[in-house]
Parts: sequence; C-alpha cells; structure tokens
Amino acid sequence: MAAVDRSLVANLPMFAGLSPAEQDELLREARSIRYPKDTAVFDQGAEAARFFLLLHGHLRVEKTTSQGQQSVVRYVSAGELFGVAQAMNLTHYPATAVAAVDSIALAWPSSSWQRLIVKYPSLAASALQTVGSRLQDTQARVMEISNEQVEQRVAHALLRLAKQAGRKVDTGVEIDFPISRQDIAEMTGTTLHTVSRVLSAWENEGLVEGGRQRIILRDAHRLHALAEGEEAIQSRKRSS
Amino acid sequence: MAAVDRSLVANLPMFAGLSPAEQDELLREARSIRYPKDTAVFDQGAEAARFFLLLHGHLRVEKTTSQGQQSVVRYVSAGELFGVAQAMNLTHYPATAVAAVDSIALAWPSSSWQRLIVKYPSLAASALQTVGSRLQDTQARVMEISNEQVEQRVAHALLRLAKQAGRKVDTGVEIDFPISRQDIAEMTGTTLHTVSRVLSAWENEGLVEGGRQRIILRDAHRLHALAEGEEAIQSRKRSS
DNA sequence: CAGGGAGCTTGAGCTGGCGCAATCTCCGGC
DNA sequence: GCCGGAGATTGCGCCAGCTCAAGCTCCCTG
Repeated sequence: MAAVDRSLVANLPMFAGLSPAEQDELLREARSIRYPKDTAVFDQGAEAARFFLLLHGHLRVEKTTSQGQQSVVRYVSAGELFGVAQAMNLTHYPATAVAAVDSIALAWPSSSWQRLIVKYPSLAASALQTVGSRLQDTQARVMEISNEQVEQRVAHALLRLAKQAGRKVDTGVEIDFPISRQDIAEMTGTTLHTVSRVLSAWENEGLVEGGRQRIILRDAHRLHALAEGEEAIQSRKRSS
Repeated sequence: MAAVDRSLVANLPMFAGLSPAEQDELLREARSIRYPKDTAVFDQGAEAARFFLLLHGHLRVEKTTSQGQQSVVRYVSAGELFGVAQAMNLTHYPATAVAAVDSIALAWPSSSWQRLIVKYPSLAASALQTVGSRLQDTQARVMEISNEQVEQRVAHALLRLAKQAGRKVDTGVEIDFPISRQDIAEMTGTTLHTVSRVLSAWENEGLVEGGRQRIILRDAHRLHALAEGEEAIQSRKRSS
C-alpha cells in the first residue's frame, strides 16, 4: 500500500477542483496496485468492490456474451477513471479489465463512493463526464458498425487508438501497446481474417506498417479519408 | 407555463430523496411543454439549452451521420430524464428527439444544472444512473450487432421495446406507440426490407402480428428463444 | 539453439442479407 | 367515396465478408 504522491495526479481533471489538502485526503483512502501485463484488474460478473484510477499503463476492457462471444469494449489509458460500476448502481462489473501492458492503478473501496461524492462533488461531476463521453463513444461505434463498411470501421478504430495512445516514431504514429488483429476484429465487429486482409492491403499501399501485435500508422491523412468513405478504395481494386 | 402538480412526479426515482417542499421548489423552475406527435423536442447539433423529464408519451431519439445515415438511438418513456447533454459537458445535443406520440415534458434551463445538483445531490445520482444504464444498453447493442444474426437482433429489439413500452392486449403484448419497419431497421443496423421479411415470416408462424406501424408480440417466449439463438429456426426453413 | 505455440497470412468457396425494383395496401384528406 | 402517398411486401441477383482450411513466421522457453 504505497503512499501516492499528490504530484502524480494533481493535474488530472478529477482532482482539478480540489485543494492540495483535499487531494491528499482522497489519496489516503486509495491503494496503489500494480498489475503485470495480462493480469485482470477485475472480472466480468465479479462483485464491484472497488473503483479505480489508472495511473500508468493501458487496459483492455472486454465483454463476453453468455454464448461465449467476446468483444473489446474499449481501452483505458492513464488518467482515466474506470470500474465505476457502483456509481451507476451496478453491483457487479459488467466487463473484464485486463492489463495490456504492466500497469498501475489507484483503487478505492466502492463503499466509499457515496461518502466521497458528497464530500467532493467534483468527483460526481468527473464520473458523469467520464460515463457521458464513454456513452458518446459507444453510440458512435453503434453507428459505425451499422452504417459503415469493414474498411472504414477498421480505419476509424485505428485512428481512435492512435489518438488515444499514439506514440510518434520515425515512420509515423505507433499504437503504444500490444494489440492483435483479433483485438481489432473484436473492436470493429468483424473477424481476425478480414482485419488481416485489410491491413495487408494497406501495408502494400504504405498506409500502415505492422508486425506481431504492433501497428504503425504511416499516413493518417489517407486513413482519415478512407474512414470518412472518400473512396481512395478504387486504386487498390484495380491493382489486384 | 402550467404549474406542475407534485403528485405527477413524486414517485419517480429522481424525486425520491426529496421533501415535498423541495420537490415543489424544483418543479417551480421547470416549464411543462406539450409536443404533438412528430414534432422535435430538440435537434441534433442544436445548443443544449435545456434538459428534460418526460411526463407523458414516447420519444424517438435519432442520430444522423455527416454522410446522412440515420439510426434510432433509443426510445424515451415517461418518467425518464433526457437531453442531459449539459451534464456530460456537451454544449450541443448529440441527437434529435422526436415525439412518437403526443407527449409532455418538463424542461429546465441547462444553466440551472450546476446549481441544482449542488442543492439536490440526488439529481446528480439520478443522472449518473440514467447515463450509466444507457451506456449498458448501448454496449449491449454493440455486442448484438457484432455477434448476432439479423433475426436475433430484431427479436432482441422487439423484446426490449415490449418491456419498455408494452401494453397488454388480448392477443399478446403490443408496443405502445407507432413504430415502422424502417425504425426497427435503424435500431438493429439492418434494412427495412430485411425487417419486413423477418416479420412476415414470424407472422406466418404466429410469433407476432403486425400492421402499419404496429407490432404485437404473440409469443414472447419463443421470441426469447430465438433471440438467444436457440434455433427454432429450422422449422421455418423446412416449411418453405 | 531447437521446438512449440501464438499470432498472422492467404486461398477458396459459400451465403446472409443488401440493393434494386415493382407492386400492394391502407389511411387520411378533400 | 376517391385519390394520393406513406408504409409495407416480395422477388431477384449479387457481393462483401464470413467460414473453413492450410501454412507461415516470429518469439519465447528450456
């Protein structure tokens, strides 16, 4: 239960409205926990005993249906609140969160939630915004999956990932954590095979550059055009 | 600006934690507005000037992409909070809300939101829960659209509608507002044509009973089986 | 440094459901 | 009571993307 230094979190929106003393007090109630790559922070269906703030790393949040089909709901990056099931009156986590890389999170007991939001109203506001923007994202995904072709959806997904967790490298922007074709398929509602084909094609055109669980966007601009449906698609069709 | 009687709203969860005097005060700040069928309560992209509580009727919430594709995001029933864009820090409404039948809503100015949640914390909790359960629903929809066949998705959609706005009639449960095949298509990420075919087939099997903008579920149990993928599908295939 | 396995690629064939188009039916307005 | 139009139905052809299947490559482990 390492003590957490205020400087790690002071400039997160969640802590913005609070005095240093208040920040310290909030942090005193939290535990800092390390999650090695591929370990679960919590499991779908488990009792929602805690809520979290990711300090470092990246998590993959996935959901499995009763029939066993899995989808990647989203990725969590450092600074984000997550596992706030309790705030929405859920007693159990609706999804599983797995560390995509070695990660560190602050954990508060869910039972403190009620008390904390009364004492620190900015916490409620933060949660509302977190959940709100997550809702926006999810609705955007519904529209994408219903209305767009696979290529566009994959392009959108990559651009979103790059925005959220992109790291500049010499040939473009690399997604800053290991992500498999399977993961992308589960984000876009398609299959591993189709994603692989799409990325191969893009690689030939110099749009992206890939590898085992690695993706680098080389031409975000053209990808964006693709995502919006401005069919630069023709070129490839002819070249085949 | 009709005065609103407390009795209309007193047993909604949103008002549950408040004293009658507080309820009255909250209501004093609201206007009650009538929306005839097919009129918009607010439009996607418009400035989020107010937030609402639906007192009576049903609204269809729809979203249009920049490319002009439309989806039905959800239906709002009486008692629900909606248009709380401001609470999630959006300055503009992300979707359009249209009265599916003649409806009545309470409207508060968005500018009051901050003040009101400080004064009535249960309002924030309510909003958080509203948004939270909406997020759950939307995520469930993503999983359905990605993993299920059209038939299952339509079955799920009908069952959800019936649960939310079902009215018992002698032959089964009728959805309590006009809803077209097109609307269902836009909820399930498919086309008018496919929905029509599915419903026709089901009608022949006695599962549902339809009409112009009307749907009655005659056999919710078998529909549920269908939705869960327990293929009673075979029977129809053979009989064709 | 060899062996195994996870992740990826690629081919071939099939099909669910979409696009298009024609027709029908019912409701509301005049 | 008739007409117009929105909503619904249905047939047909097609293709994007899925399924099934095989093989490859790189990384990690021992």
